[in-house]
Amino acid sequence: MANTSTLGRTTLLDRQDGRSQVVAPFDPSSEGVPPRGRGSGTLPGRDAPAGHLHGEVLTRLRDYIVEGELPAGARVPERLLCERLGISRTPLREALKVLAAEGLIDLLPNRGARVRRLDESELIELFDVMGGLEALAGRLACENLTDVDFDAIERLHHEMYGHYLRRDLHGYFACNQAIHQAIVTAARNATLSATYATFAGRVRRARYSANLDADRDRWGEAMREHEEILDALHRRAGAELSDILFRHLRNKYRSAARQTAERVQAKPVHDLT
Amino acid sequence: MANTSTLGRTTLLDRQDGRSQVVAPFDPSSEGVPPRGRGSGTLPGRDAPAGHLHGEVLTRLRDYIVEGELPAGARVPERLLCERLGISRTPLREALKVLAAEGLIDLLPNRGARVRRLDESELIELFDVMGGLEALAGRLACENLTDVDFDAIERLHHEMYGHYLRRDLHGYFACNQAIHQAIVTAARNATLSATYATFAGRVRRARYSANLDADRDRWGEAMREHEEILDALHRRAGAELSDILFRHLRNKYRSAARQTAERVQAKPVHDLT
DNA sequence: GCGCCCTAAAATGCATTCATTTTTCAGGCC
DNA sequence: GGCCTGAAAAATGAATGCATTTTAGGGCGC
Repeated sequence: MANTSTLGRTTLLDRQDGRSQVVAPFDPSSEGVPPRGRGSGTLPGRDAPAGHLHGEVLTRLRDYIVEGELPAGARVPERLLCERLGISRTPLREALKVLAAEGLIDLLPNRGARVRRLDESELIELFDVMGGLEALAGRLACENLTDVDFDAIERLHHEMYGHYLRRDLHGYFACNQAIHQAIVTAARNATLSATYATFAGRVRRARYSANLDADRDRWGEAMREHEEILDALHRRAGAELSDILFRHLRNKYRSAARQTAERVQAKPVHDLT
Repeated sequence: MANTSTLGRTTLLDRQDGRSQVVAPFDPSSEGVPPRGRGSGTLPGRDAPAGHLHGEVLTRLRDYIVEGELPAGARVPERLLCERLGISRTPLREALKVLAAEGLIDLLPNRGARVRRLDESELIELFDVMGGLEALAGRLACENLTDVDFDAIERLHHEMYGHYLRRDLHGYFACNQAIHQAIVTAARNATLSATYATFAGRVRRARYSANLDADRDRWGEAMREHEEILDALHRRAGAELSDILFRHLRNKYRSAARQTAERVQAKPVHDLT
């Protein structure tokens, strides 16, 4: 699917030390998009397809942050982004306000926006909230699950088990995520789904190395937990499933944290200010 | 504490039928605030104390919506609000974007903002999410609760019981809310607290008549549930408390819905489009 | 050399202005 | 009378401009 956006798509920053740096000097004629405003004639042809600049910018910035293109802790270069995206500051600033509300950036009064740094304590908090949301999803799913829903999840489960046996980490992850998402969807609560998606975005930024290959014990444990999940789901045991899911997330975090610790021990870094 | 705000404080709308209506013709010299901009000299003395217009406007609008001053379903009159608040459209629009992200208003492209209508199905969703968050809070509280924390909650509980015996609805509600808030606080998870606060705001709009006086059975049941809550908290039984809290919220909703239904039956309305 | 003060440049907050879209409503047609 | 048409009015989205604050340098004194 092609880029249907009005906005330019370029690398923004290169340095990770918090000092923003232009990758290449600004040249509107090369990378940017002709300004839409009053001066030049706004093209009438499918210009802003999805809708309005603000929403597009919002999506784009979210991606930049989640993908790490705007590094954590870095100041968000308002001016530069405007040039890169070929827009004025107004829609950008609107998007920044929303991102701040979502918890992705901090807005310092009169001192601009900074990409929120995800320290360990906040990551714990996020994982716990995710655990709480999944626990809720599990409970609601038990109330609303159709047999068709269950069959689909069961299929995913068995497929995932196959990946587990073959030690196919990639396939395993895909199925794993699909199962969790299916449970949330089966909860049939749009508010929950939206909230879950927001937090999933915030967690995804962490890019913790859930390298199950390096943690065979955890992989087996996770698989066993998923057996329990499927079983509880089958029995429509809401409270039980709720509990399993929360602990599942907790264990997932613990494994990730353990690995992070090991990596830090092996090669100490100063990233965790 | 007085109104430390820059912004005027006036009634905005009077009609509840979705058509916004000016209460009184606009007259900057009477109700409004002198424009801050370049034209008139911006007062140097403590003008915007808390901080920046955007944040203040945001808080103010949230209040307007939660308090019902901006009725559900009504269009948000951008121009009028600007005049009333004595600001330009820029900060207002920024605030609207954030409110939309919070789920309080809908933003229709090119067609302005409307206060989100809270229909029954969404109220169910919100209650369930609140239940899930409280369930999480209970679980975490059990992990982190100090004896001092517990004692404080126990005191609140007994105070609430006193109100219950005396059929003091007001005092009961106050204690009830304080207990639930204390549990969330005891979870010691700032992310959870913030999320909880957001949803609490959204639910508060509903102003469902949780008239326990008219539902004695529920009141007794609620009190019994709170006994269980306190007991589970005392035993630090996280999973159990989690379950109780979710069901507690469910029952609370059911009671509210039952009363709403009775009221509708008594006096049918067409508000629930 | 190091820190402080002062000035210039940049960034930020908000107001204002411009271009478009939507809405309103008067007039004409059926 | 009701309904469509279309132009004027209002509302919206975004750009630009101005005032203020913050930041970056540079000169000065210690």
